[in-house]
Amino acid sequence: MPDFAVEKLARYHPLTPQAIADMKAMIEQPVAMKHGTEIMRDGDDPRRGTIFVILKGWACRYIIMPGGDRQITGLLTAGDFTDTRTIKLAVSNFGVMTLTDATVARISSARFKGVLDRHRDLVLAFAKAQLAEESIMQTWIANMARKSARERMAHLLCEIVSRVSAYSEDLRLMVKLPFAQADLADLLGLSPVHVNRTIQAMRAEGLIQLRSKWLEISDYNRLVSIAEFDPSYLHYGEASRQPELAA
Amino acid sequence: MPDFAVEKLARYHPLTPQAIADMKAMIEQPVAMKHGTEIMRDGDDPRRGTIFVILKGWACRYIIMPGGDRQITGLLTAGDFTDTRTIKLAVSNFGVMTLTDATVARISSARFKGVLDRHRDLVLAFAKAQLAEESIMQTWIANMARKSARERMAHLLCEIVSRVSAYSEDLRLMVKLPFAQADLADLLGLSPVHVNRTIQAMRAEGLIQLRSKWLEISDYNRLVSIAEFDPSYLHYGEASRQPELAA
DNA sequence: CGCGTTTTTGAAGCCCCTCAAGTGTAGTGG
DNA sequence: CCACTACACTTGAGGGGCTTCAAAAACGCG
Repeated sequence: MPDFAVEKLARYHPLTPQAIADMKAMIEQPVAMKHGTEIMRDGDDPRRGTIFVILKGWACRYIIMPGGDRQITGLLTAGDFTDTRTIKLAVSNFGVMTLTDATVARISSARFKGVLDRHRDLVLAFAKAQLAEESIMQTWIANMARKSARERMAHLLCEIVSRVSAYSEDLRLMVKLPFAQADLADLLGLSPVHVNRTIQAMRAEGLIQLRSKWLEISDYNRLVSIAEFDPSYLHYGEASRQPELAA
Repeated sequence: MPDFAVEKLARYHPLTPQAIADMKAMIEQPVAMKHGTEIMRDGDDPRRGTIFVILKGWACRYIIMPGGDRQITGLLTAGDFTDTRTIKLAVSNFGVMTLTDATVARISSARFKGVLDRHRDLVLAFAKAQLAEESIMQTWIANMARKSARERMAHLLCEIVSRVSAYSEDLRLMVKLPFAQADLADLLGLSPVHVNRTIQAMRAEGLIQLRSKWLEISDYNRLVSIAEFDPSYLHYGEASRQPELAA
């Protein structure tokens, strides 16, 4: 379990070493989960006193549509938390599940709140991470509404490499990505058949390799231009832009 | 300007009369805006110390796509705030503009924070309203990704009548709705032409009337069943479901 | 090596798009 | 009061992107 999971928060707001240490101390009993494991069930009373952090692998938020289709509404990877709010609504209309084999840690809300009480910088970092997530949701709405399958696929792949590269200075263009094409279909709102054809077209153009659980971006610049990908919506590097209170 | 704008918050968390009074005192200098007026510009440095509340009419969050299309990512109506966070990110990737002629009030963040400091119930109410908004965003992602034009239109109209009815016990099935069909297209991610044909089909079936700035739902039950509309994602009535801290 | 899952391929069809033109409708000024 | 303008709505035609259904090929795991 990479102990750098927590450091990702520092991309949103600078953290003191003590805050980082206290966060790490809070993350205990990591659990290995198989792909497809429910972390939080939709409809569950969400007031159970536990939050989760992904240490390794991928998870997603999802909604089950009345017809039974699963639509994925957000991605979670190493360093992402399922929920960082101190309050919850009585019911939740989405679930969280692993997309790949993953390592996930439970955190008691009580301890979490205790740490937040001692570290104002952590409160700010989590708040900004939350704002960034809302920005991502808005971008997803716009992409689903307006972009073609090819553009959405390109955009998703750009987002993926950006997010796995959150810890490093430069982009990792070859990443482990054991998603089934059916998962990509649920991410993009497409049929699995069309996902397949879209990937094949991109492979044939020499844009990407995407086989046997690995993604390799062969021509990142062209992928960016197809996707019209502007990484500012991820709000990485927020910490370096003179963080400050509003007003 | 309806002074019940603030009361909407009480749907998320019970508020003391003093909290409501202090909120109302904070809302000063309402401004009448024509439809299509920018309230916050995307890309603007959002750290200006002002938030806005809609008192009358409709506004929206939107993203301008690289091609120039506008995609609306969220609706705001009477009682909705543009931003209730105490912190902001360095840049914003969306804007807020009026969709109809509207009355909007400015609130200084400093005063806003002062009121929050005195009323814990308001902090909880705003936090829950924020969670509800995220729930709406996820529902929009799923709808854009998976529903047909007809289903999306039906769902949007159901959401609209639910949201204008936030103050009353029962649903208002006839509401003023001066949206152009082009606005509906930007809301639904459709072409204006197809919005027109979709509306016409619904009119012909006796589902709705939607003309000259008024919407009337003629057969709400059938509209709900077409949309597969489950209002729980709006999280109204949250306040009556034993509000409580997590953990 | 065998079996379940995933990926690939083909065919047919519908949903929604774009382009383009025509019909209202509201507001303005002569 | 009517002509004029600007804009919103409506209608038609044609095309393409994505879907569904169905089946074959390839992969991966015991």
